[in-house]
Amino acid sequence: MAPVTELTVGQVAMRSGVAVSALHFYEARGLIRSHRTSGNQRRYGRDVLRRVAIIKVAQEVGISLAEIGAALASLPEGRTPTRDDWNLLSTAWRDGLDHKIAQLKKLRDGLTDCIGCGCMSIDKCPLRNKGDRLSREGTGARRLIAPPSPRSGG
Amino acid sequence: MAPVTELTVGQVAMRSGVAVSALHFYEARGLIRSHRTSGNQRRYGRDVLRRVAIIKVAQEVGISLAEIGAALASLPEGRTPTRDDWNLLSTAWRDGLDHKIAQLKKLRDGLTDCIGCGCMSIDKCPLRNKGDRLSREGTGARRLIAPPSPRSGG
DNA sequence: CTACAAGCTCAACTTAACTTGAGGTCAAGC
DNA sequence: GCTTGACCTCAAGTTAAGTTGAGCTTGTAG
Repeated sequence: MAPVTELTVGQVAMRSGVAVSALHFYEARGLIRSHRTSGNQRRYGRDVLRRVAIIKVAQEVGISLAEIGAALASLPEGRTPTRDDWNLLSTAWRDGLDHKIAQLKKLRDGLTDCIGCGCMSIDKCPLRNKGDRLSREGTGARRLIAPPSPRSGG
Repeated sequence: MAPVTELTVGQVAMRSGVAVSALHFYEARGLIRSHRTSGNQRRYGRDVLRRVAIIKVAQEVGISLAEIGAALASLPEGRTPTRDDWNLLSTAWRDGLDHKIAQLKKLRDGLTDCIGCGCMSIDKCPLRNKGDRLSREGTGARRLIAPPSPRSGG
């Protein structure tokens, strides 16, 4: 194996762990790029592996391809991204992650408190206040805990 | 407004903040139930609000409707769920949330370290070791930081 | 030169989670 | 008793993120 500089789509697939079809798909969406050989086959530079890795990682934390694409679009076109380039990304995403983590914690801690009470059904619950337009429906059931039902069959 | 005991689909939609079509959809998936009036219209008991609230909350943290449905299926059929019933759910989900939070933290802390280095492209990176089958591709580029490319055009 | 694995393109299918629309019924006001 | 808005069913459309398959071309090993 000569000192390879470029990778075929199959090689990228193998090394990155994503399917060839997914790579095609990412390319169509502009998340990665390639150039073509005279025979129209894709060839990738090494940084595609980095990009794909990032795509996967970001997806695992629930970032959509659209967002990932937007972020990756900030990387330089003509050269291999530098450490600083990548760090811009990671910093941006770390903020997002911090936010997500905070949300999850809030949810986790809120669940046990909230689920058993009546607050979920109304727009007062901290868990429910995320911009649901909602209601102002007038008076209605406010604390809806059903009367302690006499459970007939367990 | 008489002491309402049952809700129409429109009322549930308004109070829960989800669309009527979504309620129909949830019902088709078995996540909520209703009975029908003589005129074939849906009527909901109060606990549907609780259920819908839970569905939304769970979705926000990335639990699929299928999973939510499975969890909700553990609630009693014939009676209004008790606090204990709900607590079983919340406990189960709290475990899931704890896991998710841990994952996110790992990712967050790993991002800055990993993104700038070469490890992502290989199966050694902690971020990439999540059961990607992958590679053993033989020798290849192991630390792929491209040579400091002479950047031609900004 | 000839296989045959890898690639290529393009279209269609898949799953999740809904929304939108068509065509028809129910309920409440006047 | 008619009009209007809320409902009903069922089918098809939508977005995300890919996968699968058909039909055709490349490239490499023998």
